Amino acid sequence: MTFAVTVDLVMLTIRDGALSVLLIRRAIPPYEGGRALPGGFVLPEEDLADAAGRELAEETGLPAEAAAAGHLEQLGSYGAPDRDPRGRVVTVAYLALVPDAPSPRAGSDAAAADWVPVEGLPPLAFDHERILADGVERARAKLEYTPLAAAFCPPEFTIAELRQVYEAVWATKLDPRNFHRKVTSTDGFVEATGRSTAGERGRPAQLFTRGAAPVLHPPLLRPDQSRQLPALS
Amino acid sequence: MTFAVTVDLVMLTIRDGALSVLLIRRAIPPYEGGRALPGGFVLPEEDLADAAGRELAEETGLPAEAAAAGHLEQLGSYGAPDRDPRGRVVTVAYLALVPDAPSPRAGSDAAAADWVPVEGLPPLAFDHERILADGVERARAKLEYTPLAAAFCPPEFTIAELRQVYEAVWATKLDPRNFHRKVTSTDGFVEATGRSTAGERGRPAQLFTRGAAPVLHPPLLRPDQSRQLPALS
DNA sequence: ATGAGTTATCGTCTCATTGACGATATACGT
DNA sequence: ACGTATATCGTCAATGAGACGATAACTCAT
Repeated sequence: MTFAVTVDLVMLTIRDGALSVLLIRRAIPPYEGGRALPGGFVLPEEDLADAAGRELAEETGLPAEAAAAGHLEQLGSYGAPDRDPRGRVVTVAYLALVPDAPSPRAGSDAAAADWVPVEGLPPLAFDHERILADGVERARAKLEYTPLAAAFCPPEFTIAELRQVYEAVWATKLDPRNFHRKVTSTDGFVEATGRSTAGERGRPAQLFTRGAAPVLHPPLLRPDQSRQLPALS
Repeated sequence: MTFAVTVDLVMLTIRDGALSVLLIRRAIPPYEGGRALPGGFVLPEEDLADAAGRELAEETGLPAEAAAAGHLEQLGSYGAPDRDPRGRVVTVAYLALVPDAPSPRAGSDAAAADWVPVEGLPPLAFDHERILADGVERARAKLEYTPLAAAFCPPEFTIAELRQVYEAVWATKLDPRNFHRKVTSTDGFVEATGRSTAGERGRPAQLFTRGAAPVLHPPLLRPDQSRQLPALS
């Protein structure tokens, strides 16, 4: 028994203060004209992570190394026998967190791609709604225990920008003062650059870069209201 | 391009106070005679999770519903082009946490299976060392944020048994008094049955069952010494 | 220039949680 | 009855989080 193997991407970014996902419009059946996650087949001599990186580079229009400036991790595999009417297809989903900078798309294929807020989504093709839901929950959980929120930010960012990432992903409000204390007092969360913003409203803010810590100790837990049940099995 | 798709199991249990994994001895090439994780091909009309559940039932010798008394979750997929010399094989790894009760195996195949402590492991076939390492780290992390430690215990257990699970998985010692306070004061972690142990050394202990909470709030964090870096991407 | 508005940053207070560890309870074996 | 072993409860100090006051350092309109 053999299977087709694809990679699908849950690409998340923050646009206009809303957590958004990149969706394409399918140009061919099945689900022609419907919305779907971007993805494609794994090449014969390609590792899964490489295939995901290649798709990410294609969608962002950036070279692979620039696309990796954000974050890319495996999310999970989906292989229900009937998930694709064309036959037995197993897809390995990857979660990508990208800064807003890359414009909606410098696409190559005919299919149009757009950033869509994850709240109030249209129906998606295949089992992509489930994959997306898993990806969003993974992102929400990861912000608690890792400094990955910075993956949504440009190379240098202010504490307020980082806070807005948390607020968008968790759909909640955080106290700017307590957030500032937490971020700056947690070792390896962010690194001060010495530079500051200028020309914006209010007092200039220090600029930071992403710190070296792979995990946060202690974690920055979501307020109870924004916490959800973890994905099933 | 088509692929063979397999599921591999990282089955963990606590034996003699040591976190242990079920390994088989391969009866056929490649890696003939070598140690490997149990696994097998996904059937033509089978979902991935069903395949994992089937393999788990086969290895434990228990019916599927009994095997699921522990915990089974998808760990990740591994698909490097050269990971299997026979050709292009993508494996979806699952992590299973099982109580010690099921004996080393009521196997059906010729291949022998044994529980082996995860410390001081023999070399494994394919990329199974990496898969196992990812599984162990997943289990360690999950004990922090979920009440899953109970999946290693029989249906009714004492706080001390639960503590020994943590101590085995994290390879650390925990203060019995603080652990008791934490477990009993965290809502939904465990439920008292009203029954107690009898006939053992020392004061009888209350028996508990697993609570309903899907996650622990706040988490039960590992002491710093036993914390590790999360798995790569 | 001056004051109002805006945002960043620092401090304070209180409460919850944790880690260290003493004290007590309730069994068993002799 | 007494020692030993384990379970369970309590106390205390340190730490971290949430609520919020106070100040600092800008921009902008007048």
